Amino acid sequence: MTPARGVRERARHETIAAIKREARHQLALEGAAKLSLRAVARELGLVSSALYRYFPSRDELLTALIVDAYDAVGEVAEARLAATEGEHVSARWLAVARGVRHWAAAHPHEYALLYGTPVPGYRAPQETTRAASRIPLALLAVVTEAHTAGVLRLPGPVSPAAAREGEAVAARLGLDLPGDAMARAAQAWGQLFGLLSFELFGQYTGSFERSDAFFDDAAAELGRLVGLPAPEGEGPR
Amino acid sequence: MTPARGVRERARHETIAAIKREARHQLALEGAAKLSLRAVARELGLVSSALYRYFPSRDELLTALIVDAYDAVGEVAEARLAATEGEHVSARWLAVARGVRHWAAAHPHEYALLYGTPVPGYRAPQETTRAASRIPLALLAVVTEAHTAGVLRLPGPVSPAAAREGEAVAARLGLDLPGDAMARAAQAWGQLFGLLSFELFGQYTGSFERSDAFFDDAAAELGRLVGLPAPEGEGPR
DNA sequence: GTCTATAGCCAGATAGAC
DNA sequence: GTCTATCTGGCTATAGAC
Repeated sequence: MTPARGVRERARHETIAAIKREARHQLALEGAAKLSLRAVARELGLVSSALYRYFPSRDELLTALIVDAYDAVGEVAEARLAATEGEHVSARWLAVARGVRHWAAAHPHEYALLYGTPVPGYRAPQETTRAASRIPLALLAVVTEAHTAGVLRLPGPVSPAAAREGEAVAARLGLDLPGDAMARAAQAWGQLFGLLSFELFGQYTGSFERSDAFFDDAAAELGRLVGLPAPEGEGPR
Repeated sequence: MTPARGVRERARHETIAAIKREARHQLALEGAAKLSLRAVARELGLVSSALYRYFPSRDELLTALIVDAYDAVGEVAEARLAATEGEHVSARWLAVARGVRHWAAAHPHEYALLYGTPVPGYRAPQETTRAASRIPLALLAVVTEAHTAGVLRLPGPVSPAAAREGEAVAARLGLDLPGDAMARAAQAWGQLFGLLSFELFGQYTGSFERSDAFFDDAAAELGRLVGLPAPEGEGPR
């Protein structure tokens, strides 16, 4: 790679970064459904056709934003995991949950892009799934750790049909996790994001909005739902 | 009301119904953010300005769709309550949850309008809250019934801060429900819709999508989270 | 890599005829 | 209550000059 090439490559990546930055801004203003290359170009002082050198279509730009956002929140989750290595599994679970909520609160429009209404007419390409799976894999890492340590205890039986489906999913993911635990973990994953969506999308407006206590309490209880032991200092119940 | 007036009023209501029907169709095609009076008019064989006799703006049409959808799913929930009067509280809880899921699966775009990403630039007027509260009130009716019968037993303690917030909310709603139970019920409400959103918005694609067993199992466990007794036939645990 | 120009669309909202 | 006409703006995408 010649120096000249390196410079050009760098300039190109900086332009791409600027486009995505402005596109994220547009996301907040108009929403993903109305994301327009023209508006982005206008704000950047460019003409719309110039952007086609960087993104061949609006949908490709959207895909880049989605992958970036999944990676950003996934990195937060993984960082929380790394920062709590060796701690009690329940503490790790809560740390991941809080990390996701913290990111979501700071980036509500990107959260909506990932977990809100799908953009009509847009089909997420296969390449988004790797980034999307980082959060569930982080949560499953905690559950698997508890299972491997022999301390995973589901608070109640899972229906046989759901456990069977969980078994298939765990096998496909290559996880050493019983089907019932896998099913409960998937439920807890969806339920966790239900709390976030309600908070961010306004369903809790006027009642439990923006309450750390409310969320932490729910997230901790979800940890118990998936079979994690009670945190240290709390007796069994 | 003269007969002539009655006829005109009826024609007006039929036109309004046709507009809303077509608008719901547009919702499915383009999404709420792009709902356009022009497209609705075009499909109805009208010119766009004609619609302004019925809805003064795009947002008013959106509000009507939102209220209608909240009422539709609220009616389903209340019908499930009415149909299970006298049955075990856990069965009633599950019946309401299943009813909501059934409606959501049949009307995914209206579900998205209510529980998905808020429409950018649209502010829901106060009048939507009455209809929006029908679902949580139906769920709370089950929990309150159990509490009144003296059979409500939370599976674990709620954090004091969350319980305090729950107490305030219960007081505001005029419900005879302890703060900790109110908090758990609100959590379960959000968690229930988290399962639905994940299912409808595609997060479960490839794993637990469209699984009755998975949802029923989760919904039943949520009933236990809010303190409902185990269904008849199952022993205590 | 950015520009102008263009084709072919779309929208919300209002004025005024009938 | 519906129409035509209009204003004012928006969009994706491409062709071809520089």
